[in-house]
Amino acid sequence: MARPKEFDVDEALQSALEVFWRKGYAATSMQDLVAGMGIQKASLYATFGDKHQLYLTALRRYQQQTFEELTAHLAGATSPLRAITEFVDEVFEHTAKDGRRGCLCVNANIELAPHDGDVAEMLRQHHERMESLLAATLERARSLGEIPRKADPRALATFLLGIVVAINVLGKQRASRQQLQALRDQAIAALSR
Amino acid sequence: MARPKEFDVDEALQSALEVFWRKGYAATSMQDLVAGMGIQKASLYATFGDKHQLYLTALRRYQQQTFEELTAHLAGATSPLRAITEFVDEVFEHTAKDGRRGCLCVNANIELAPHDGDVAEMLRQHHERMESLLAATLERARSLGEIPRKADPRALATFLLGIVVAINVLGKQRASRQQLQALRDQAIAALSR
DNA sequence: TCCATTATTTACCGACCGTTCCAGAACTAG
DNA sequence: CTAGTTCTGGAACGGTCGGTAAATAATGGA
Repeated sequence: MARPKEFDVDEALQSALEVFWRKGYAATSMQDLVAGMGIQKASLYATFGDKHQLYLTALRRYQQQTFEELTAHLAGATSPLRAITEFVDEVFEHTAKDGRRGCLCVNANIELAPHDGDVAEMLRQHHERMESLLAATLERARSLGEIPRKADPRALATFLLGIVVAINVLGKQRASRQQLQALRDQAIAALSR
Repeated sequence: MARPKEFDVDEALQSALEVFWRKGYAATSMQDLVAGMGIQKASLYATFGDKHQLYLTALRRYQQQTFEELTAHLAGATSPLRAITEFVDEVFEHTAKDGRRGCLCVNANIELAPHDGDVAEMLRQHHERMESLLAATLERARSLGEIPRKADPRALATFLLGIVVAINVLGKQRASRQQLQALRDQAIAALSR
């Protein structure tokens, strides 16, 4: 019915996501995006709307990806506790190796949430979903006797995510491995009491 | 020997600090600064150099202030443990009340540290000093028998600062009081383990 | 084949960016 | 008072910002 796009919309969006991830929102110019996405400016505007809309779309994509990843890892795990430990460890190892990019949600949280209601709302919802997933998994761990009966799954989930956030922040100043490990260790330790 | 400045340099710097704190680095224009500081552009450049230098100066000031505050609170406290608990509680309460501004260091960490060596270095040093101060206070608490003998002051200090960071980040998305409290509670709980 | 539709290209827009310059005002030392 | 110095106010700089308009190219359906 008409001329088809010459670029892959999904690929372009992924590229935009990575540019925003690396440089932040305000510091990313449309030129940066155009260069990173490998398309023309007008195509960008026609396909994704303006800078802000594109950012929201990219952020949404990131949230879907991370939520699906975590779900895949936790849902149906034989040992919920081990799955959670592995999750924390993976964040730790990944950040210790190179944490400069951090987590796009944490970045958005700092840079945009206070002044951008759309972003703030998206971040709150995503955080809620991640926390609920962790809490449900901890609940499972508790019923299997992997963590103490008196443990509070919800509070523990909040705490674990908090540690993950802290690791992501400190990774950005290239904190020492010991520092990151101290955070990881406290997270793990909290699971057994 | 010549015409004196018509504005208070310290006041102007404090105003600049608050503008950067509220809006971030990239999203703050020189016009924003000029308006917030109540001085002319040329005066700004003559006194503080360019935008980046001004930011570094403001950040340095913030770090000095926060370090001095914490020192005043912890040094010579009769009960080191209670002083530390109060510190965490104050961060918690302050953030729960209105956490939109967050902590300038955390903000700088996310927005600038990965791409700005000067900022990254300042942040690492400041973090080190804060952590050492906490560790020394925890050491004192341990020798007073306020925390278990087997506690590791350094790791605990890293952990406490990590929780403070997490509280500051989550505060920016207007997280619920319960969520912030879960973080606070885990921090306090870790002290008696 | 030709039309309707959509994508791409190119050029351009006014606004604002960080920064500099300069004329003149305000001060002090002599 | 004068000379010398520094600060102030404001205009102006070139460059880049986010965003758009118009012309051209490519497609599928009739």
